[in-house]
Order: sequence, then structure tokens, then C-alpha cells
Amino acid sequence: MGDKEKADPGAEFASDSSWTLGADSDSVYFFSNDRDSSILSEFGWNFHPDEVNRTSEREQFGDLDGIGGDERSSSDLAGSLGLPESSSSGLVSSFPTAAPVGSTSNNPSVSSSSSEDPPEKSADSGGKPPPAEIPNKVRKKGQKRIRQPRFAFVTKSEVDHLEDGYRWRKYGQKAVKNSPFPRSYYRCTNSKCMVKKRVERSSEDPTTVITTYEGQHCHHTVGFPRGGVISHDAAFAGQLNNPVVSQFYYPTIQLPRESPPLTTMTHSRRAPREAEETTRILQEPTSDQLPDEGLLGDIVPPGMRSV
DNA sequence: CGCATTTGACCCGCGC
DNA sequence: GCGCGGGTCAAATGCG
Repeated sequence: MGDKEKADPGAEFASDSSWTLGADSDSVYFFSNDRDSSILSEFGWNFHPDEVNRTSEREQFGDLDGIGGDERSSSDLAGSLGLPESSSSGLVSSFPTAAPVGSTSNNPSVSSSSSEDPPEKSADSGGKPPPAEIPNKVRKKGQKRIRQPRFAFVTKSEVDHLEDGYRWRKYGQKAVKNSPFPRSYYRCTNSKCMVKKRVERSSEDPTTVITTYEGQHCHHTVGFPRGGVISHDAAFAGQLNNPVVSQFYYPTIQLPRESPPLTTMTHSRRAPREAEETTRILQEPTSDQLPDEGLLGDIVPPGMRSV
């Protein structure tokens, strides 16, 4: 696959993504050292910034302005997010710095908008687990849709559905304007988890997959139907091994110099055809190969954190 | 049989 | 107010 890097991933994302990145400026995250952990925890992952080696993606994505001033902090996020599922195809991870979600700016990067903090998990308010936002039918008129922080990742991958350690259920697909590729909507299969993610392929660069996460996991990674349980670390490591370049807008996490193999796993019962074709056999990585032991695996329930 | 995916319809927010 | 586009729902369908 092309290893070429995206010249301007952000721009692409901005144009393709309908998620008004930064549209709601008030909800945009401005990464700062202090906020690193907060942001990460926002997704249910605990990150220890200090342990993460930061690379100089900045150079690479210099045009992506960092969020508010200190982009470095964003690096952790990527790892926490469980990363775009590229594990099957692999990616060279280069986590770009987080971009400000200023829709007005050229910063394409990711958008994270946390307009209103994640609603209390009203987990079971009825039968189905409520989505991140109040269901239309339940939502009262005038009640604004609540959006959770969103983080987008640009990944060079041939497969759309990448593994990230969590199980996802597809609940919708939409055609993307000005793009031949549809956008898929996924929800975490955990009934109590309201995390959602959107996966779409860049129209400009078909080899680029844009994954946007919204919400925070309130549980650990799950086991896979086949392949056993996988940890975030494993998933993360595996992705790093991939030959694809993944650009994570938010985090600027540092990748291990070497990507340890990771056992490929598939969440969905039906493995994507592409995945089967491009999947590489990976092996579970050792802790020292990972960016940081426990860095990715340390997950904390959303409710535990204080933002 | 249970769970995931597909897909058309519906709802909502936003721009004009 | 209207239209467009994004996002979600839910019934139908398929697969293991």
C-alpha cells in the first residue's frame, strides 16, 4: 500500500468530514499538559503523558496547529482511543498532533467537541441502551443533542474496519457527499457503553481511512470471539506494526520503534473481506515493546474521573 | 437462535 | 420557512 503520507490530512478530513470540527468552538478541547489525562480519561482511558515518548510529528504535521497552544498533550489521546482499527492492516503510526478543532481554521485535524460533558450514563433508560445522545424519539423538542468529545484519526489502511480492542456494531451507513465512499456508523456493543465511531474513507485518498470516535468507553477492551482477549496494548502495538501511515489528529503519541506482532482478531462475526485479504498475522507484543505498559491498558471508568 | 449487518425512513440541525 | 445533509432507528435479512 502506499506508504505515502498525507500531505494534508487535516484538510482532507475537514472537507470530508461533516462533523463540524470545531464547529462548536466552545466545546473544543484545548490540549494542555494538564488536560492530557483529562482528555484521555474522557474516553475512559488513562494515560500517563510522562511515560509517553513524544515524537516529532510536529514536523510532519506542522501545519496542523496544535490545539490551543500545547499540542503535545494530544499525543496520549491516540493511544487511549484504542486507535483506529487498523490493526488488521497495520499502520505506521504517526500520530499527528491534535488539531484544534477550529472549523474556521485550516486545521483539519480532529475535532473534539465536548459541548456538554457526557451525559450521565443513563444507561438503561428503557430497553435499549441509549446512544450517546438522547434518542430522537425520547429527546424532547428543543433539547439540544448532546455531543461527546470526538476525536478523529486518519489512517492509511486498506481495510475500513480496523481493530481497536473493542467490539462495535454497525448501526448505519450513509453516503458521503462528494465522496464515492460511504460513511459507516458504529456503536460499542457494550450495552452500557455509549461510545460511537464513524468510519469513512477519504475521497481524495482512498487508502486513507478516517475514524472518528465519540464518547468514552466505560469498560475494558473485550474479548474476541476468536483469538481470545486482547488488550489495548496489544491492539495498539499491532497497529503500529502496520505499513500504513496513520495520522492521528489528536494525539501525538509516540510509537514504539518496532511494532510487535499481534494476533489478529476480528470483532465482528463476519470478518470484513478486506481484512481477510490484508490481515497479517500478528503476535501479542511484549510489554516493553509497547509505548508504555499500562499506558493503554489502564482504563478507568468514565465516572471515576473528574474533569 | 442469537447477533451482526443492511438499508430505507425518519428526525434534527443548519444554512440560505 | 424550506431544503439539504448528517445522524439514528428499526425491520428485514444473513451468517455462524
